Amino acid sequence: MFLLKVGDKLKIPRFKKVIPGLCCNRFQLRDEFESNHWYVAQLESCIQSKSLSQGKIIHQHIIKNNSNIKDFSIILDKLTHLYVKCNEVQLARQVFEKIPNPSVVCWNMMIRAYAWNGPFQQGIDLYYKMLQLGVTPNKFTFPFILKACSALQDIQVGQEIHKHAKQLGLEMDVYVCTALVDMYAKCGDLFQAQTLFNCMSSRDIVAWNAIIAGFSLHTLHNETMELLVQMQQAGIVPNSSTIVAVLPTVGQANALSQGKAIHGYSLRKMFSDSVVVGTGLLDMYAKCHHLSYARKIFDRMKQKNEICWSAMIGGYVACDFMTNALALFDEMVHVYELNPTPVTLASILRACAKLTDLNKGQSLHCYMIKSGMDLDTTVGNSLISMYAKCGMMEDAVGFLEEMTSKDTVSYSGIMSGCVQNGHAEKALLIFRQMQLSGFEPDLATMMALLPACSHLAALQHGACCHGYSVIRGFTSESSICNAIIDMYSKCGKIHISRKVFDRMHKLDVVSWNTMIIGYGIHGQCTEALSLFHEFQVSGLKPDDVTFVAVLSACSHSGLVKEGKYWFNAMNQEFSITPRMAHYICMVDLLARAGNLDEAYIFIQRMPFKPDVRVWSALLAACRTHRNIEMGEEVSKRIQKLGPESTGNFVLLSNIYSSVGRWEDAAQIRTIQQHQGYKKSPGCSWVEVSGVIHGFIGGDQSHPQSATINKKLQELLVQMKRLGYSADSNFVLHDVEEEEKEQILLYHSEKIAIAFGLLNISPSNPILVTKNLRICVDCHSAIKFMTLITNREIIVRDASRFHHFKNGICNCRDFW
DNA sequence: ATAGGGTTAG
Repeated sequence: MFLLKVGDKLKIPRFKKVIPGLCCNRFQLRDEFESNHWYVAQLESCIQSKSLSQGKIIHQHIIKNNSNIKDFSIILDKLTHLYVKCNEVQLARQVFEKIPNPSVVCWNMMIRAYAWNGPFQQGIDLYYKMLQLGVTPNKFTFPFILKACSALQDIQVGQEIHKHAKQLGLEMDVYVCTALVDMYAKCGDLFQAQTLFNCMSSRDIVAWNAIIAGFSLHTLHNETMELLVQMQQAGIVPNSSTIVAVLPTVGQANALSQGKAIHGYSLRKMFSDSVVVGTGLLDMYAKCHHLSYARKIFDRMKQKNEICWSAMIGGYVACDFMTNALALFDEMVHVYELNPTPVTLASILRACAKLTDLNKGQSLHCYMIKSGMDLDTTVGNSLISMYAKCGMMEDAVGFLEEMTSKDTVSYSGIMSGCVQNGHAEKALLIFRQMQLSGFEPDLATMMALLPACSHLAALQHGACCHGYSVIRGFTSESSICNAIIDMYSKCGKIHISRKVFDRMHKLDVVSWNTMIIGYGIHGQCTEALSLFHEFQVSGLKPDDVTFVAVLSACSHSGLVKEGKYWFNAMNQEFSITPRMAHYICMVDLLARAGNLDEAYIFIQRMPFKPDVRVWSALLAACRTHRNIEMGEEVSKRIQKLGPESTGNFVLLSNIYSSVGRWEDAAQIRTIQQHQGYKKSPGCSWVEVSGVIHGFIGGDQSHPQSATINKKLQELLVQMKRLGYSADSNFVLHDVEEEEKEQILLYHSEKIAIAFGLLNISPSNPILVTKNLRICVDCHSAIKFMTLITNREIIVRDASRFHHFKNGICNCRDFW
């Protein structure tokens, strides 16, 4: 017959426990019929009491005794039933395979086993095998097989099975129809689900719960609540399953008062003692950012399982209460000695990522390996993101390569990590790798690719992502549209950003912020402020980022009065406490406009200790306004705090050279080198036909270098004719004018522009991106270049866009 | 009932 993987030894006397009074030696003498009968009785008893080990012993006995058994079907049928009942699906299947002609009941049983515990595809395969063998499904078959379809989100198979049910006249059976509603709802065809639901002659609570759960699952909050009302109007009283189905969408919609009402209802109906309802309520409060309520529910729960612990931990992580999350995790593991589930681990890894706590993250990685959870895709993806956020890209990539169950999210985690760590170009390479491995790009992929395009100002790649997102239907998501808006804005196409923005179905805070920021960096302060006004009447609330956007827009355009007004208003009218970022904006705003003393006083009056970036903003303005005394003073303060970036050395050095104090300038550079800070080289790049060409200062390595040089020399002659003279303030060495002119001519942005002039069709503007701020000489040179070539040149530097046209820049030389 | 990636600013 077949092999059985059982450890139990055959202990005949134990049979006595099953049917007391039955003697073994008498049993051995039984004839065929009686022995069959006896096995069946024994197995039925095991099924009832769910006794797996007893069943296995009987199973062994059957194998041993098989010469005495003629009709196996009924015995194997019972045995299958027993294994299914004891969740031993594989064993059940092995036995099932031996049944010569399984009855439809037996087929149903086996399909049900797969539909409940997976693998779901096996259930579907089994269904088709059953049809092939000529067995007709009955009304019990459909609910099971349809459940497998929903689990797999396989609407095509679901539709086919729907047809079968129709052919058999079972479509309108309450159970079958409810199962169809459930399947269509879970697979996303809510229209079909509702159509069927409306056709039902009598809708019981299960049918109502199915349609409600479907709408809730697809985060259609209003529709879900509307159905809940209709259900009650139809005289059906919501039960705990209804509540459990509704709660997630309430949380998602932040509908706190509705959530509270449901909480009250659950209390009156005594539902809230159930772990499942309790967890649902807890999660709802956490999603509404009411952690204290969530915690109260958690603390009062009589019986807790891993799921409620995970929900509470996840709530803390989502609301940025990492310390509480970590403390609760420790308590769960060490005090209550519960084993973390993959869900717990994913949440706690996210906490480590947010805290950039590499140590803790690494120890969790060890735990993952020991427990085998490193094989779980979700946990693995969280680990990748943790490593990426901690700047450990090699570890992240290393893990990805070892991963056996990687998916598109794994790749997008790596790609986002590349962008976050300043290697956007690597993200594109990883994307290629992913495609070569046979993964189809999805929404997650686009969410990683678009920011990479934004960083690189890779318009053609970005536009390609946009098109793909439209075709695949991703643009129904606000998050994708926000990423697209940002991409166009960073690629110099602010008007396209606005078009996308105007066509969006549902704007969120990020959409408004992204658009306002876009106008800000393009120097379109009027548009930024008028959009900000629209935002305020839109019904959504501006957040802290909105004010960073508004203040920096004011700063870029020198609107000191407006900036001051909004800085005060954010505190008083919007109850948003200014953070460091807001103070940086204000210092920048005041100092850039020339109010250096006011900026200095403003810093001293800050309610917390200013960081390096605050002082750097002031130092940058000291450079622009050539205030050496303050520059030196500010420099000293920065030195005390630790310069953090080379930019500050460069600024001070430039302040000295701008007034001809070459020795001082040189000395600063020497200190910089002694302290081990290398100046990050200026780098500019330009996209031509989807290929990004990068240049560093003095770069001669490009294949077209000779032509580029020729173009630059040509331009220099023409520029000088129009009155250009090299602004050598920032050339370090005290060298001859002509030599300075040549050094300046090979600044990376000029090389990139020359390359663009040679390779980009005259009807298109040239967009050059630079990693640092644009230099003063380049800024004036480019104005001349637009006059000579009659071309539009756009430069995106580290802080904003410069639109050069007809000899002027829209920043009005104020940056 | 709980979970992965991702959009804005500094």
